[in-house]
Amino acid sequence: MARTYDHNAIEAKWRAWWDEHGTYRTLGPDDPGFDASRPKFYVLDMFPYPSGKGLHVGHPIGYIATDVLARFKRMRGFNVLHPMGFDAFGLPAEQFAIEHNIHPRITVQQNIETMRRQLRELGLGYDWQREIATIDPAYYRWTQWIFLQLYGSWFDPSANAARPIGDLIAALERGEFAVDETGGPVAALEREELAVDETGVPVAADSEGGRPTRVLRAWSELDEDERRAVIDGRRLAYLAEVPVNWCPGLGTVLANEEVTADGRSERGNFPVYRRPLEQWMLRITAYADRLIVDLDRLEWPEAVKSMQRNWIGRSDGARIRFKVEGAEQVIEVFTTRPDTLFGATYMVLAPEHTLVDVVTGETERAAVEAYRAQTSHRSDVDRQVELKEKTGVSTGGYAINPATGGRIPIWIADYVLMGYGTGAIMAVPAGDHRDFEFAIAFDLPIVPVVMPGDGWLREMAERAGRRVDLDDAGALRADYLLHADEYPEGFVGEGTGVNSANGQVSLDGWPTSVAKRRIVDWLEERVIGHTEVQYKLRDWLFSRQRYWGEPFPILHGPNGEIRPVDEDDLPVELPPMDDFKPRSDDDPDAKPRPPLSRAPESWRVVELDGVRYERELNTMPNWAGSCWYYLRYIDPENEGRIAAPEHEAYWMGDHGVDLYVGGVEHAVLHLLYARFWHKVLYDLGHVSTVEPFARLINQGYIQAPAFVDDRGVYVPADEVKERDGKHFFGAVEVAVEFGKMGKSLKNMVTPDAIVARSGCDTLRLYEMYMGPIDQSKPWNTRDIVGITRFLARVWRNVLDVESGEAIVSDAAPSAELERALHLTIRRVTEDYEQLRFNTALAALIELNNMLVALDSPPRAVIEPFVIMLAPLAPHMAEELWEILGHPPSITQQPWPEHDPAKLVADTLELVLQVNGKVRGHITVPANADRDSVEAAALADEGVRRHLDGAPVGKVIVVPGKLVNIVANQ
RNA sequence: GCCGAGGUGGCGGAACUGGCAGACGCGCGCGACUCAAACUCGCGUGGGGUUAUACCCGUGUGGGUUCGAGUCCCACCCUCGGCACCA
Repeated sequence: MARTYDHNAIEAKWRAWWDEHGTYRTLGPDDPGFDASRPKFYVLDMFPYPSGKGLHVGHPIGYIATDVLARFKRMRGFNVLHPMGFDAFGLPAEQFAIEHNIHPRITVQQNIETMRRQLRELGLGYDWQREIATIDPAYYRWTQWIFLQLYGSWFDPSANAARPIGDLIAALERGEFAVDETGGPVAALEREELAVDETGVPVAADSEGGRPTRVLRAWSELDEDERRAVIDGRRLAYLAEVPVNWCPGLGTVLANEEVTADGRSERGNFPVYRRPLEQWMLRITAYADRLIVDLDRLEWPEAVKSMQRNWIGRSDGARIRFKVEGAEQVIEVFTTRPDTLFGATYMVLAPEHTLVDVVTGETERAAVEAYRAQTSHRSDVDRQVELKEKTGVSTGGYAINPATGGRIPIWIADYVLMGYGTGAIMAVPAGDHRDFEFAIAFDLPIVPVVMPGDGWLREMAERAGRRVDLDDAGALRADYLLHADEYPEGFVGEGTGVNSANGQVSLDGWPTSVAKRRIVDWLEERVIGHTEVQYKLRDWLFSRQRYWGEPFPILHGPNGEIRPVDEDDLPVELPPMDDFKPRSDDDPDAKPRPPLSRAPESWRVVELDGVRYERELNTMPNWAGSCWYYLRYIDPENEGRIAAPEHEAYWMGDHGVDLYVGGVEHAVLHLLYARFWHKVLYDLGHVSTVEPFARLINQGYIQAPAFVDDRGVYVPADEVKERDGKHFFGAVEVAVEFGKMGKSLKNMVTPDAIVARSGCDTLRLYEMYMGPIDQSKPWNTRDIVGITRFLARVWRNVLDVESGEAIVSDAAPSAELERALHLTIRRVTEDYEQLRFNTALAALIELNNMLVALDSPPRAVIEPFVIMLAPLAPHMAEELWEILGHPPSITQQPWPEHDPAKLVADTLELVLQVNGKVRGHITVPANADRDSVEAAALADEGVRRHLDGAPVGKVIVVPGKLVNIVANQ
């Protein structure tokens, strides 16, 4: 019976078989049949959000890669956890529902079903019994539970970790330790009383010498509301009125991470406005340091690590206090270059700074008010356009430079941002480009205080005819230091201090690193400054005025008190509502109106202990569910906790998920948030690893040609015809561009179409063959035929298409073929291990090409070949395995091992070089010694011709590789 | 401007710790099969040069180290991605 390679029938057959036999079921530690002796491998895909109608061929490239690896690892004897689920809450899913005017509950279900079907048709071997969806109440019950953990904890800086909030309360009540102005507890203080300042922040009692005075009150003097304010101000989840990103177009506020650089929403591209609103915040800033430091232990792409470092934005510097002339107040600044303090010739306050009114003089008041009004109405976009031109006005006030004692003018300018540092700077025009531009624009003095490096300084000093010498401490002596006029534009980098001495401290001649230490020591002695670390990272804005998200497990009492929902009452289910749409608005001053405010009163109002509570009406952002989903796969049906500890410990092991594959677009969103939550859970003892994802790979984008007409509008790529090298859409000639495949460029190719025509194994192989997994590469449907031909040759190598019978022989393979097999096993194994699927497949193609020449390929080669092909082409491999006479399934077959003894050949071909250029080849016995190899090389005709009688100098013999003869000229 | 990744045939891409540049695939050329085409199979395919050898050039550019450089070092150019008045 004729038996051609019918991919559709074969793929359908094996998918059904796998389903029926539970081939991809993953057993956990307490399942019967679980083999605890095997090592674990947890390989995870970033789960998709079911927002659209389906996938294009760019989406599954990461899924295929992890699937190949999962199959490979399974055959290598690992217990493999390779799950899939759906990130179904949040803006993407909700926007899709709004656009189609169907309830998200319905569209999400439809989209999940479509995607599940598409994923199945790609032959992806997930354990669907572990599938999760973030919208499932049994799932988001635990999302809410984690929120309660955050609410119920505070960050203890002395432990550098989160602890239950009860610990803090107890300690405060016992008076065991105080809390400083940043919220951190300080060691028990004997003399100083525990007290709280006017903003409710507990502080240590004032010390002598210049620290700003505070109103101090003891903990015991506080009433209940005040105490609650203090405690709530320390929680990892807290309510605060802060300037937020309000997006009326989406009807919600957004996290910083969700706003683009030009001040628009990442979703939908609506304008975003800054305005103060009371919102739930998560104290991710407490973890800024650990989030940076622990990056070093992760095997992640450098790009992602540097994006996270950049986003967290650690700066080491100093805080310095400047006295304001004629006023009580001081201006505090943060600087990374305290060593340039002597060059601070003016100060700048952000226009919103609270001290602007204090320092502004009567004559300047009108101008200052006008400037403040002007900047407050300017959007971020406008400010960016004017980036290059510095603007600002003088306040008329003066401050005292603590190092020089000089009077320096105070200005306001919008190049100083209220949101970073203290909202005020000391301006050193000679040491900072921005200050320099500002000083030039407003004719402010420029005093150079740093010169480029020792070497430069010596050179200039010598040219000026001055003596150059080092003193005992290695500092250049002051008597030959250069004058400002020799380097009038200043110097921004690190170098050597100049013009920086006041009789008490001198930075002159010191390199920047030392100068920083010296000046900070001096400042600290006088209590006018100290070292400080600043971060760009802000706390995470966690409320959304949207319907389609997890409700907060929070109740608000009649007097504004907050009451967390009892753990046993979770989940707080999202109430069914037909009118789920957000109230969007064009008016930036419109009020947010959360859809849950229209929920029935029976949901909104809860009576407990005779008190009437209102539920929190905001919902969580879409990142909430994805912050911990990798933990739920481990034990998805556990009703008592997020995962049983023994399951969690087994699958997370000592470093977490072994491999995580997904798009680079989550570099500072999901990946940062998930690390933060994980660390909180770690601190509280709920997980056993410090980091969630040990290794990360970002799959590259698939690019495809896109076509634009002369109006600049993209036309559907699949309707464009090519004639004579030109492209036409109908009768219109269109231009070709190359870009990321997707809806916006109208250049999508769907996997369904490729699967129907060529088969899913072919698609899998092609996507893996295109190039390295982490590289973006162009899609080219035309190239698929190469894979089709390969699989057809494999098929014909195993069986006779006419009879349908296997044609393999039981004879031993030739020595050459056997050697090729073992080389291939080694290459393929290493390549799979390193996720180099393109070169693994190239090796398989090479071996197969050798087999094509044989009438009846040996079983001893074919069988390991089919096993090695199985991770890439599981359906065909199953079919061939059956034809070869084995019962299914090939997925459980042990992986072949290469035999190093079989790799050794009897003879070796060596390259002959003369002066490094290839001039011939010789074949020598593998065990030939150096002398005989050298003699054979010198006897070679090509070598002799090129030596041309010249005397032989050195002869380099690289064993097994080459002989290079160096001729003396 | 700063940070990160990367520049190799007509195209996608190979090349272990420095050791025959271009594996494998597409495309292309020639041939076989065919009435013909497609499929399939065989041979060839970096550029120059030669009937064919020989030989010369060649991994973004310019230097350097080395017996030998795509690979290491220095300087620069370009592309892609991220950040961007962060003090």
